[in-house]
Amino acid sequence: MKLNKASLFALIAVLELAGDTAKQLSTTDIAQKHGISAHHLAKIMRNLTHAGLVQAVRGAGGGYRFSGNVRRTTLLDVIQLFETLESELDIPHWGSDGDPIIVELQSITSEIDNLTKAVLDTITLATALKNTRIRAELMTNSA
Amino acid sequence: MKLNKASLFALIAVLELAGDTAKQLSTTDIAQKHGISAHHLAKIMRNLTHAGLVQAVRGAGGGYRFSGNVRRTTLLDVIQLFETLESELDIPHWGSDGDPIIVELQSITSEIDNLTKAVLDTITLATALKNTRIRAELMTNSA
DNA sequence: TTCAAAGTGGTATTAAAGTACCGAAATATT
DNA sequence: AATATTTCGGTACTTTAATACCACTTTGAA
Repeated sequence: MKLNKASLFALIAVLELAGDTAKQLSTTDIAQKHGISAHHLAKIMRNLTHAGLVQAVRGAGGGYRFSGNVRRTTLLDVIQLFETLESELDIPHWGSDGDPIIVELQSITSEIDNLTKAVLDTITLATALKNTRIRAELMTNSA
Repeated sequence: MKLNKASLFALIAVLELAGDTAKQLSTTDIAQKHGISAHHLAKIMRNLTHAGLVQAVRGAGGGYRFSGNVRRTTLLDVIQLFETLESELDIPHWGSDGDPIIVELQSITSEIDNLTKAVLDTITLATALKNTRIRAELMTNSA
């Protein structure tokens, strides 16, 4: 499960904003808090806006706020905006002749894809946030 | 499940050779049969040799033959020679400060990794070959 | 009007993967 | 013994995708 940075940054931002739906944060706020590239994040935030997951507030004092359903949107919903998760064992010029070995490998990898997607689709933002809160508490207690 | 070509080629070659353990094929034989780059495959075959999965026969008329256990070696055994399957959400300079969001994402992706590995580890070469034979038969019957 | 923020488009840099090539060693055939 | 075939090891080139960066525009609040 190698997430590209786009998906990763998107998940970070979405979880950050979804953690408190009243909060409004600029890209630089989020980027600094998590130590990631503000420039890169900016582009990603636009995608999230178009997808309707966050709402952009322009102008001075603006930023982003979460505008989705925390208990309905899953990690898969976020990730799929930035990568396909499909197998694509691209061997250029066939698929045409149906090499049985390739077909078998295709079938296996796509089965794994489905499994992966199923897992990601059962984890809502609310679920993930609950875990992060538990972790956060554990940290402050031990400190 | 995006396999890089190295893993993919390795799987093709191993399944090809394991399909008939008496068979001895040169890299160009295998490459031509499946329409893949012979150069690239050559390197991969060396790795497979070192890993003990295939045996190299040098000289004229030489080639490779399978030298593993068809019912014991799994797809995971082959794939792991060429890629790691670990998550590595590499955010450069921490992990140190234990950002709860990142930690949660780490935990999720590594859970998926384990699932993926588990699946690949239950599929032996024998299992995969059985399926390819079934497919091959279906094709000849329908033709 | 000024300033801070998002929005847009384009370019540059980097990293990884894939591909190609070469010379050398081994060995089977003639 | 000579020759052809094939693996072996290493190296260099090409291609592609990901990532980072920059300049400019638009918007809205103070």
